[in-house]
Amino acid sequence: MKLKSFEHFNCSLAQTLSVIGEHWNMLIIRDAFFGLRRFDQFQKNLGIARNVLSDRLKKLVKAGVLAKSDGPGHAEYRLTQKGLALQPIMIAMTHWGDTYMPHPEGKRLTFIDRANGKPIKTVGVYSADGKLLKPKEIMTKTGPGLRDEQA
Amino acid sequence: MKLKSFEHFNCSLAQTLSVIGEHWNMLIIRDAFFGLRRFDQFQKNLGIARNVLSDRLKKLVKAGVLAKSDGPGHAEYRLTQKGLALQPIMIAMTHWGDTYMPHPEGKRLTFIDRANGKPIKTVGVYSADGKLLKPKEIMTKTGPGLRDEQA
DNA sequence: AATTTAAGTTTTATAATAAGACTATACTGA
DNA sequence: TCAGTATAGTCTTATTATAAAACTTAAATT
Repeated sequence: MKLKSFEHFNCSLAQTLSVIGEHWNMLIIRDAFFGLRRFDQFQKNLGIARNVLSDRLKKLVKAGVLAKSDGPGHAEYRLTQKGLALQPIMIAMTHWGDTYMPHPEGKRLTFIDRANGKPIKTVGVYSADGKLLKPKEIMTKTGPGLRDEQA
Repeated sequence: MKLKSFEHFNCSLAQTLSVIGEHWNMLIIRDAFFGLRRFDQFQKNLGIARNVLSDRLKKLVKAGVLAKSDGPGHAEYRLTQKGLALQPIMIAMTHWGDTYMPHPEGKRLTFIDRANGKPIKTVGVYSADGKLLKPKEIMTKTGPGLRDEQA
């Protein structure tokens, strides 16, 4: 049957998944972070079927993550502000894969602070005063946008 | 045709997606963070079809994200260390959804430091000395685990 | 022994995906 | 100008994945 969409959950995580949760989307977004902008660049780099890429780019534009513009003789897709804001997610996911599903020869990619060439801090959960928190040191509080539906 | 799996990409992000990228997986993991442990708890809370839940729990156990144990008269699924390490991703995704696809009445969930009741810092990318970095202030360096395949 | 609870599996109809062929449009060089 | 090429798609077909509900199995309860 139809793949259940998460859009109608009143849940911030499900909302996010409705945009980036589809197969390929996060890899397309990563490629956009690495500077790819054109249909065929994405297609060749990922090996994605053209119709699927076409559909995903359309959806990502509609969701406001990418913006389409006309370059000289070709279309261009660039990350919007909303798309750029996905960077912590992208980096956290890359870091988790590097740590828990490592390549035998070592790290694949390191993210660097352009200003000083030093690696960035591990993406993690930090307390207001900057201490790295462990999973069980964190709890949740419900806000006005949530009644007794799902979190 | 067969859904292309990302397992064989030499890419940390694709590796992560091969574990958490499937439909429902991240919501199952979130529910596990919120303390759910049993088949029917997940099933009822998410409204997921039973066969799909069965398959996903099996895969998450196989991937080492959840561990299955026998409780009194029922099975239990708990996050492993590897699963707990997904928390920054989960929180970053929740935060993005809250910011860019907000509920009209306000925040749905806030994450709190258990020690002092204060909200955690925004999950983001920080420099070695603790400054919040903008997307374009970050670059990447390839490591030994990466030849000239994809990032 | 019969009922209930829990955790799945099976079945069936529908929807999504991959692969490659095909199309439309604009640019390029002779 | 006109053939050729690059780019960005769309269309077709076969296959695979999903959802929903009914069914099964096993243990605990009454």
